This record gives sequence, structure tokens and C-alpha cells, in this order.
Amino acid sequence: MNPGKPAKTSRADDSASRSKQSLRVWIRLLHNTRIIEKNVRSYLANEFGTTLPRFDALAALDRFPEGLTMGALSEHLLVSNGNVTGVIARLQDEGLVLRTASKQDRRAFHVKLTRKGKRAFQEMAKGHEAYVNRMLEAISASDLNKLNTLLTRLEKTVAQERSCS
Amino acid sequence: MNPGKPAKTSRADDSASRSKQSLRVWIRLLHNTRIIEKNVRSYLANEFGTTLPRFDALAALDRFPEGLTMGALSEHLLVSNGNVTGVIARLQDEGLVLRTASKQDRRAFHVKLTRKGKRAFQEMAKGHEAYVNRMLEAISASDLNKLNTLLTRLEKTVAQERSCS
DNA sequence: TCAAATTAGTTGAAGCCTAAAATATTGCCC
DNA sequence: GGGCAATATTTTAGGCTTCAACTAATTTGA
Repeated sequence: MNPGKPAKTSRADDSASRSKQSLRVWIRLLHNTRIIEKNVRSYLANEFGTTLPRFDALAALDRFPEGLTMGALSEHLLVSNGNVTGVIARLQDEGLVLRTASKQDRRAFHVKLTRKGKRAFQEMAKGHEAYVNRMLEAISASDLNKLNTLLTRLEKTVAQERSCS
Repeated sequence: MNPGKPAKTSRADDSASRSKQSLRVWIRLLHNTRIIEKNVRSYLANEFGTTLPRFDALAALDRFPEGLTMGALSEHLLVSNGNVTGVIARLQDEGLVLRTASKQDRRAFHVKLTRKGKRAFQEMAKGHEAYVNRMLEAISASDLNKLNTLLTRLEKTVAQERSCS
């Protein structure tokens, strides 16, 4: 039926379905992330009495033993400057990080883990990894590898167009 | 070298690397989602002066023309009851939703889109879909399909263990 | 029927988050 | 050196988010 035309799709259909497919992937990505994130937040709250933003901040600081400025920290965490102020203030109250004024630049601060902060993070990180692995237990290693590859690829293309509206 | 043993990995190594791989996938998932989500939030704010939570609520209501109770809405959106109260209050102030007391159950409310709300959502949804597609432009259709498959599979396994700590 | 348990929803306190304005300091350029 | 733009950070106002406590209505079950 309808010879001379593509059987079921025109070029316009293609671009519409492409757009639908992009949307589907984004919705799934968001949904998966929200479910896992919810679980991780509960885990951190129940097991260690802490929050995901604080855990993230500790993780970033753990990767830079020499310390980070507030600004550098906010870039690593993908959050605003003002946000970091609050999170670090609370971590300082808990004695997990140390905020010292920079000698070179009196506007800036260096934030570092305290010894207590290092110890606390090590323990949390171990539990966190085990918990995540338990959640993803049912996924095959092969699927995990594929996901890793595809998400890495996605990250590269998405990370670039940060500014486009 | 070292005959009689597996070349490079023991069983303990396997399980350690599996756990690391799970963690990597989760971190990538989270990172990708945060970057895209940031962009979507900016887009909705700049283009329509609205927020992602409000857009999500409108989207949920659009799928149920007969309306939803506050509780049903909170389940669809994966957020707490109290949260929905605030978001719907703001949407009501904007004239996009209508909240009517239920006849059958005087504790409950039915929330529906107003005509204005329907129109506003249609326009936002169109722009949103195009924007997301533009962001994922550089990903091949084949990768998109693979991602969709894998994320669907992931969603199924993760959605089950909602309660485990 | 009536008291107890459950369910629907709101409120309040606390934390996370952003954008924009304010502060303070630095660096540059004339 | 003095002024001015840029930079590092905090503050503020407003919205999102949760949990726990609360109110009100419904259901259950003796």
C-alpha cells in the first residue's frame, strides 16, 4: 500500500519520534535518579544522621587533602556559592571541616577535613558504596558496564552546553 | 606467571570491582541528572517564569483530566504530602489549578487544571520537549534507544526495594 | 453505637537551593 | 597612587523539601 512513499514514517515523523525518544530518556533518567537518591538520603540519615549535600561536600574535600576554597567547592558540587556557605557552616559546627582564612588572598577561605571529618567520611563512604551496590544488585555486570559507557558519553555532550538557553 | 590462580583477579577482587562499578554508575547517573536538571530549571524559569516542581505537578494533572487528590498527586510526584500542599497553593494563586472539596470524603480535595492551566501546560510541554531534544541532540538514536532500554530495566529493579534500609 | 485506629491534609521547624544585592579585597591601568 | 573592574564570599528573600506534630473526617470492630 502507498508505494513510492516510505512505508510508515515521513521525515517529519522521524524528527517527532526522535524528540519523543529524547524526552523519554530524560524522564527515565530523572525518575531513576530520584528513586535512588531518596533511598540514599534515607540511608545517610538513618545510618549516620547526615544528609546528601553534606556527604557530597565531604567527598569533594576528601579528594583534595590540601583543601579547597569555597568557590572551588561550589564548582565541584554544581551548587551556588551561597549554598556552600550554609553547608560548610553546618559541617564546621559538627567539627568535620576546618575553615581557615587564606594568607595570599584575604577574601578567600581554605576548607579542609579535620581528622574527625576524614574518619567520619571513610566510614560513611564504605557504607554508602555497599548500600548502592546492594540497590543495584539485580543489574547484570554487563548492563552496568553498558550503562557506564553510555552515561559517560552523555555526560560529555551535556556538560558542554551548560550555557545555552 | 602464577599458574593455578586466575591471572589477575580473585573472587574478592571481583566483588570489590563490582561494587566500585555500581558506585561509578550511580555517580554518573546523579551527575548527568543534575546537569540536565539545572538546565531545564533555568529554561523553565527564563522562558515561562515557572519551576520544575510546578511543571511536574501540571504534567501529572494533565495526565488525569478528572483530577487527582493531594495524596495521589504526592505519590505520582514522589514527594511528601506537605510538599504538595505548598506547590498546589502557589499554582492555585497563579490560577492554573482548581482545588475543590470532595463530596464523598470531606477530608479530601480534588485538584484539576483550569482552562488557563491546560493551555499554559501545553505550551510549556512543547517548549520543554524541544529543549530537552536540543540538549541531547549530539547523542545517536541508537545510544538513545540503548539508554532507554537499560534505564527501563534499572527502574524496574530499583523501584521494588523502596523500603530497605 | 461509640471509642480506637486509620487516613487526608495542613502546619511548623529545619535544611537545601537559587538569584540578586551587598561587602571586602585584589588587580589593573593611567 | 587613585579609581575601577573583577573576584571571593556572605547575606537576603523566596521557593522546595522533609519529618513530625497536628486537625479533621472516616472506618473498624466490639
